[in-house]
Amino acid sequence: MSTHGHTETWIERAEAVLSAAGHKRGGARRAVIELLDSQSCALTAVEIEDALRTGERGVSRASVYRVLDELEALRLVQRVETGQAMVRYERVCEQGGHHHHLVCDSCGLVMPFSDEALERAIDKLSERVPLRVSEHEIVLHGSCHDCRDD
Amino acid sequence: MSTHGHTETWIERAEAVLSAAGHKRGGARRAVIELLDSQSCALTAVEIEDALRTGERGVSRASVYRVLDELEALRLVQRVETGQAMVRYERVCEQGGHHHHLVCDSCGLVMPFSDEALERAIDKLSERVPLRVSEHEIVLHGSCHDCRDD
DNA sequence: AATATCACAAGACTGAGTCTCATTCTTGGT
DNA sequence: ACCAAGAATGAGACTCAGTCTTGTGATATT
Ligand SMILES: [Zn+2]
Ligand SMILES: [Zn+2]
Ligand SMILES: [Zn+2]
Ligand SMILES: [Zn+2]
Repeated sequence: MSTHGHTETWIERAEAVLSAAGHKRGGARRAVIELLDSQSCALTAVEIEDALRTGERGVSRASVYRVLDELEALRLVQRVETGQAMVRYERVCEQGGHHHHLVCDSCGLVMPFSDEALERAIDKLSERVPLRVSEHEIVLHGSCHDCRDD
Repeated sequence: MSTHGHTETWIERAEAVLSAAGHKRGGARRAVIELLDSQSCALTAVEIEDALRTGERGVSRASVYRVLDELEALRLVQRVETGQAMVRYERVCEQGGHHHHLVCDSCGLVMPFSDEALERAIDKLSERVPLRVSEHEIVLHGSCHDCRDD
């Protein structure tokens, strides 16, 4: 009944990485992790706080930010800078989940997209540049279908 | 002695665009424009406010933000989201000045770079995507040469 | 010069994000 | 099962980049 990791979920990987990093368990972190796992794209810290307060397990603001920082440091979640007021966070999936974002500057809509040529360009570029590139997150701005006309 | 625009500086273009958009002149806007023109890469609003206060012409905080918003709306300046606390702004040059940014997450260093393959990938991509793409600004994160080792 | 309108300064205000510290929970050892 | 060390958490004060308001000064047009 055991596996060798190929079917490991993000939650399982997160728990394992946290444990290996010396963290104990806790209800607040668990609640944040479960919420992030249920989302396919990015949430703001305030959205997370509100969703959790409304839901089963409320989590204080300090804990939301602390947990997000811990998860980011362990590369389990990634910041998404949409240029809107608040930073967004989403889980980092190893198999296939990698994507970037389109942001409508009129209505604030955030959409994921992925592009193989773009990934190749970034990979090549990363080798020639005076920086050891860790993560990359591309955000393209424009007007969505509903907001055409300025 | 007159030209047909090929040697138009960014300041000249900014004044022309502002005038065409119905703006009157003013000392605060002029001071912000001159400071931005003297920089080749991005500044934060607070850096702009401080530089102007120290320099010849102080400009109030409200004016700095208002002018930056006006210039951004007219595509004369561009936001740069470095993922640091503050948003940065830089002038948009038409001939050759186009570049993106590398950010060292350890020390905060911001470096410009440009890459032709990346530009091509983004141009192609922009056609297939459910968004009319206006501007693009890529930020790659990592560790700079002085900060290698985590 | 008078008028209308925009540009500006000063500062109060907002709210996302940070920090502190007392309390509660985990966990490994007894 | 019990205990102690140390991690996790909650509550709220605090910071400060960015916004908003309002009264004053500059500009262009007639
Ligand atoms: Zn996403
Ligand atoms: Zn839209
Ligand atoms: Zn730049
Ligand atoms: Zn560095």
